Amino acid sequence: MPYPAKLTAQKILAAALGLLESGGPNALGMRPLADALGVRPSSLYRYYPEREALLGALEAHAARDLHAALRDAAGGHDPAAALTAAAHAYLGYVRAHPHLYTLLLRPKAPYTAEPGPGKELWNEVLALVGAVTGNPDDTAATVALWAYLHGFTLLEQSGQFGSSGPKGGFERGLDALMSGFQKK
Amino acid sequence: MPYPAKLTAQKILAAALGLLESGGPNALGMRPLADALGVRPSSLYRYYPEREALLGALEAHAARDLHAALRDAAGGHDPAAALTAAAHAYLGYVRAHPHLYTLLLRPKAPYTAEPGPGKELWNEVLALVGAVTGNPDDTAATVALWAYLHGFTLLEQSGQFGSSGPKGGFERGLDALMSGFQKK
DNA sequence: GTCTATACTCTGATAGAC
DNA sequence: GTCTATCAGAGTATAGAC
Repeated sequence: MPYPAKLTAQKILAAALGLLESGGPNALGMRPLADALGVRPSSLYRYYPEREALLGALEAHAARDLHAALRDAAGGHDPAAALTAAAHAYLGYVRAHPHLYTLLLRPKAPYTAEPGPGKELWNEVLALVGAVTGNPDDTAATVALWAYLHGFTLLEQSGQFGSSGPKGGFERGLDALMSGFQKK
Repeated sequence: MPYPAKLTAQKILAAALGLLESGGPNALGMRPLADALGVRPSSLYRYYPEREALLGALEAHAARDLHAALRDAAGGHDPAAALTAAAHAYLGYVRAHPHLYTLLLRPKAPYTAEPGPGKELWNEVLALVGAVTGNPDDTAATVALWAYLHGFTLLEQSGQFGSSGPKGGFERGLDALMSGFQKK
């Protein structure tokens, strides 16, 4: 009978994405996921040997997605405008997909040195920053910019700014970093 | 018989801190905590009605601790040097207490607008930044600096920099932000 | 008042029947 | 390939011993 199979790695991934985006990470359990697919929880383990594997697949999806968003935003502009546009696209992506983003940047074991799904994402930002600073492999400047974007989005999404909001803080810091990069 | 009582809110808090710092947030369960205190899990609920209350108390402790570290580092310097010293102290504190810091900045329900244990911490940074920019209530600049510090420490602790390390990225971004603040 | 005993519900995960 | 059955562990609640 099982042709085609009820389950597919992609079907599971799609259902998991739906649960994650709608109900947050707490709604993404193996049991709710199985219910959403009309299947028993243990059946999922044929495709993902543990919950972590599922999260890793979602993480890879998020990396590709964010990468595409940055690339699209930056395309066709001169270096400075491209970087600024990408920075705003980064902020917009996190606002649109807060749970996916949290998953992408969740704490990992340090010093693992494995490439990880975010490697191409990093290279994209590295190229954008390099075009502005004139150094094609400007790790320090890329780290600084990325840290700023990451921190701002996380502070915003965790409600640290309160009801008063960030009050132009994003532009203020972004301008400072950009001008610091250019004067080199 | 129970004079003095076996348990105290402070004893529980101290034991929880020990579990958190040694084994990470996953080791901080009500059962392991009870075991560490030689007590049954349900006994803890006389002092903290739920696990969240315990986490909140730890969060308040972390806020006071980090606040003190920044104040000590900044004391006795001129504005620019004080802010730089505080920024390095921030980085050092997170490296020393990664789990506590994660707890302090964990995502909260947005737009709650309640003061929260980090309020005095925020005011400290606001004052340090204000002394540099000349505007005593420079929310935008404070947001930018805080976002940078938060993002850098989180990226570092989540292993995103890999084995190559940040390569001077911290100083690079900090210098850019500082000079951006001063020229105002 | 303080702590113990017990139990209920939820989770991720595994073994083996069909 | 999916099922049933089951496990160990979590947080939490309540009743009662002392």
